Amino acid sequence: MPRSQRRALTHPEADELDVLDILHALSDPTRMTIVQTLRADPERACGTFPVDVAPSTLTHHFRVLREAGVIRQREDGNRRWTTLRRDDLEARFPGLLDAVVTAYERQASPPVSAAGGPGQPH
Amino acid sequence: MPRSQRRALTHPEADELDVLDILHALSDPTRMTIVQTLRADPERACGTFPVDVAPSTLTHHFRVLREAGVIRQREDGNRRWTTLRRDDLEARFPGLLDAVVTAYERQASPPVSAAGGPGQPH
DNA sequence: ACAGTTGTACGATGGTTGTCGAAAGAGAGG
DNA sequence: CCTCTCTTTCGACAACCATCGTACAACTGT
Repeated sequence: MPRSQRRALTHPEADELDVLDILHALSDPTRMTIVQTLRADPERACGTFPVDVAPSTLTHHFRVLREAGVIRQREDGNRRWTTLRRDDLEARFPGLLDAVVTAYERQASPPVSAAGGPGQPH
Repeated sequence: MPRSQRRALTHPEADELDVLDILHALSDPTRMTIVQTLRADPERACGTFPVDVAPSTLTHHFRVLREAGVIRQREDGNRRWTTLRRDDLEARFPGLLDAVVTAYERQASPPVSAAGGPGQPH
């Protein structure tokens, strides 16, 4: 009996995605870091994300992202693997995920082209 | 003495915009309606938005949008005019606003191309 | 000066959210 | 069977948020 029996691990259908739920899910630094990490690596286990919160808090953030339809989670033995629902998001809201994550990455490491050089990030 | 003396009506600079603040500001239906309306009409007075909330609630939403850098407000006599900060947003986060509002409009009125015809929105 | 319009400030309230610790479930491996 | 690892659930808590009513301030027109 797989571990998913414990809770149904519900995912919304692709045509049920709500853009306001998605924006809310992405408006948190921890969750945005999760999404950003998943854009680079296609699939990761829960415990391998570069975030600094308690495990129970991480579970909460995964649930918010999953119920908003941003990520998909599957079980494999003891691990829970997480993927980004890129195709579903792209089909329903073209360009949205790219625009948001690109904006976040641009903000996190601003372009060095500006005057004054890189300096120290404030 | 203009009305703006009462409260400073602070706007963040273009290079201070935080994408997480912006996403949070846009993750509310009332505020998204305000932004959507401003994309069609360049400038509107506060009381002319097609939203159904109390005036004090509307003031709150305008403040959230303004402090996130999404809108700009200026005073003219008794009215407070609101504009979208399209250029500032585009300069800092290219394509973000368009992607978000387009996604919202697509969701609000889904394409009729799907099988089964328009039907009644659930 | 007076009343009407427009929008804000304040306080309250019920709901949501991010955070954590403690306890427990499910699987892997000895 | 026992232990270890990974992740979840539960309960709690402080902070935040959307909403409203009431009172008020600034401007407009008469």
